[in-house]
Amino acid sequence: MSITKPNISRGETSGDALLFLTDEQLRQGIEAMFFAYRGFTSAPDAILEGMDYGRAHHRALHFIARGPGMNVKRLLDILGVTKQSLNRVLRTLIEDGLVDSRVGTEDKRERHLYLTETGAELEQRLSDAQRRQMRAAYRLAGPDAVSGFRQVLEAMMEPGMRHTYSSLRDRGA
Amino acid sequence: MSITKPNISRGETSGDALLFLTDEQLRQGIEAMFFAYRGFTSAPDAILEGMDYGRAHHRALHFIARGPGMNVKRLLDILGVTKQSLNRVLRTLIEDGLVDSRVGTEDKRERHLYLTETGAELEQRLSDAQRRQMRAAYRLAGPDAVSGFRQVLEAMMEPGMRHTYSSLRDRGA
DNA sequence: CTTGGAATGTCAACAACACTGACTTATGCT
DNA sequence: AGCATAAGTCAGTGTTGTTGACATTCCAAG
Repeated sequence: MSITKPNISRGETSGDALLFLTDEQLRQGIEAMFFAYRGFTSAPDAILEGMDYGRAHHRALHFIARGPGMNVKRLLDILGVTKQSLNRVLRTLIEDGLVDSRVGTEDKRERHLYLTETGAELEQRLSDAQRRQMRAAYRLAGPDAVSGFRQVLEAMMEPGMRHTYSSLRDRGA
Repeated sequence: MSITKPNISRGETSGDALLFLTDEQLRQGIEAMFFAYRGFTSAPDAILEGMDYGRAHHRALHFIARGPGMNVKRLLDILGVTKQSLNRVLRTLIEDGLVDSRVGTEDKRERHLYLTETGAELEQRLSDAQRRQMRAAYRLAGPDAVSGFRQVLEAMMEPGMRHTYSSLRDRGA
């Protein structure tokens, strides 16, 4: 009841601009998301292969680089995992000297996270690889496509995460 | 050297169409992809929670529904996992009567996969939930954004997967 | 008709990454 | 003093992925 009907694809229906939302179109979007996410992670994954680190370490490094001095709670909220899960990752990064954990100045219960020089170096390598891939995709698709891409992704986030995402964006630029 | 400065190759490559590819812009795209993927999987994940199935089962059901009669090799290529990993998932689905595995008619080594009625039912539930979410995102972003979204995702896939993706698309519509 | 290789399936071991639950330590706030 | 918050830890478990080794079945080429 969903796959076999091509229905409308681009019929100029300025009145109802949502006519293109057939099950088939949506399904293609879903599959595109699935395949694209694999391409998205492949470059950093390849770098991490052989090291003792995985995707979780990459994510931690990324967001610590993004918000230096961020405390653990904040990182937990961003990553959306349990503290036990994050702690395993964070501990190895700290032990290996990639991340520095400093006691908070105002609130001493907090630990503030920073990349060490070595940590920043690895993060840079991973980031470069992933950006290279993203850049290639952007170039292929063109500038107009990119803005649409970003809009849909943002709409796809869970509401809470949308705020988190924006807060990172505002700080970074 | 990377994050803070908009150090873009400005002017060299094809005109000024690429002016937006700053490290910061790329980084935002990366983060958007990360947060959006979580939203993307949340609806089906919620349904599967409590059942004995996970995301891997969902993916298998999805692509079997997409190409009924598909053999195991084809499904392996699509999913990009090892046969051992897929087999564990597939076995439980077959044992539980969600998937039917029939010996090939032409090549009897092959197994052709079909959803049973029960399997189709669960797949439908998962699909509906995910499509609902996709539809909501599409609506929020608008039709123009959607086409860009799809273009970038396609450009982001690894070349081999791009073909796989297209072949599914051609068959489905 | 034998044999090589492809497709499939299975067993075992292991690793990454997530989860829950229970608990401790230190600190902050009222 | 008492409760809440931030962080860390220990133990157990589940899902999903990986290798490696091996058996079976069957097509196709010599």
